[in-house]
Amino acid sequence: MSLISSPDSLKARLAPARNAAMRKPKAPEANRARIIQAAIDEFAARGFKGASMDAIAARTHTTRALINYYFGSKEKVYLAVLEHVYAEIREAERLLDLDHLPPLAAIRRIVEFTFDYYLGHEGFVRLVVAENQARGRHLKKSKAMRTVNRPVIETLARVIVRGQADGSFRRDVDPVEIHKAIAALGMFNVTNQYTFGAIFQRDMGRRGDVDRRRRLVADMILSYLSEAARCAS
Amino acid sequence: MSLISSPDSLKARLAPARNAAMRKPKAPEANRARIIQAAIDEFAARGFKGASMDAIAARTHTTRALINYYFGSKEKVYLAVLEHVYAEIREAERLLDLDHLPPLAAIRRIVEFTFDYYLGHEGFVRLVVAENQARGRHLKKSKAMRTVNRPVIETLARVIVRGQADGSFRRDVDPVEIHKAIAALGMFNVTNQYTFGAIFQRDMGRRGDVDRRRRLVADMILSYLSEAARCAS
DNA sequence: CCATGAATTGACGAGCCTGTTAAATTTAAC
DNA sequence: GTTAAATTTAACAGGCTCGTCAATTCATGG
Repeated sequence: MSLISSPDSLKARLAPARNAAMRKPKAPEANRARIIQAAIDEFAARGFKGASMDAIAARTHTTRALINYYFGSKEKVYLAVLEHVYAEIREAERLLDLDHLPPLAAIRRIVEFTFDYYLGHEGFVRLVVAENQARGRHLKKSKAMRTVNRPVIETLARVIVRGQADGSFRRDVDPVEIHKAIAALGMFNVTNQYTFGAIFQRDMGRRGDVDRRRRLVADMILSYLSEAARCAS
Repeated sequence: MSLISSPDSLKARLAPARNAAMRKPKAPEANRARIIQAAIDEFAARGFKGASMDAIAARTHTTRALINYYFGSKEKVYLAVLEHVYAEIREAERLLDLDHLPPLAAIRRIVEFTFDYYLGHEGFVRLVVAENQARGRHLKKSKAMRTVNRPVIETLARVIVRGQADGSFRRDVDPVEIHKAIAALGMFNVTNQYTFGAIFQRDMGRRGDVDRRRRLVADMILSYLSEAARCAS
């Protein structure tokens, strides 16, 4: 209470974090990680409103109250999940190492990586879709988002500039628009597989079809980028 | 009661529909239509689980009980909505009249129509997305869906064959895959505008950008279709 | 003018879900 | 040991949603 309580402020100054850090209680971090993982599955499967805190708790053998103790509310959990999955894909993209590839090969690699990442991380895709259905209401609250996805565009832009310099690519290309096209063609495969499958009787998950489609998407992006440049050479 | 009650059966034979039609009780048909419209908005805005029957009722100045009297359950309403919006886009596509256009122009017209339809019918797009998030659970129950969307592919296939015949288009093109690409590029613009806008600071609804993007999408599809055919000519 | 049956309403019960709170249990530090 | 903080549990309260059902309007045919 006293503002000049010396022992209190002394301890605080000498070891402000030590007290909290050295107390290794039970399993705070491990639990936290498991909760995030369970929440990814639950939110991806049922969307924000459809997801149940009790269901998340059940997947981790804990209780709803504990999750609230850690995160504060359902919405906070959801935000943590969003930041987690975006950080994951950013990290995966960082490892691509494209600068030593010729422009055409580099673009093909980006496209195929994106295509496969979406295919292998349906949870991530479903979260993005759910967030868009909510009109980005939650995402807006996270400042981390903006910086996280910057590098993707910069990498892509570097490749395009190289391609324009050596005559492989056309002029007047906006990297953001190309990224948008790559994401669109890759995501649609995952996001719309159910209605598409039901309407056109195609199981979009069949192995051979996936390979063909991956190639088609890359070809399409490249044929646009190369247009006018190709015939002139 | 009596199975041979002559007045009853006579009436029924002479004017079986008239009785029901002339009975203008309160507002059965008009109400039904308004309920569907309100349900489209509500389901599109909040998804299946998020939508509230009371909210739909409020939009039509009726009650939840009445909606159940008409449709039976929330799921039945949702199904009626799905069939309604799919029938609408099918009808709009039917009016395109492409067979008199040269192949290149016809494709461009298809792409731009689709692009604009999605843009102008965000409700439809959001319903498709919601249904996919539900893994097509409801759509599977509707047999009408399969036949409704057949014509789109057939029209597209005819244009492609014409283009191949006159040397404008490449060989080995699968119409379903092309339709998928067109839908993907057009839909992404609507479906992912919120996350994309939040991450890359682009308002995807701005007028000039929309025009540019519409052209880009058409160019991209056409550059793929024309590849190898173009330089050879 | 009345009886009939469709259209419409208000109220009810059951279920699920969330966030909180107070009590119980662990754990590290002293 | 004792103690106090950190964790965990169990139970509660409030809200929202859905489908149903009996009761009430109302146009129409007799």
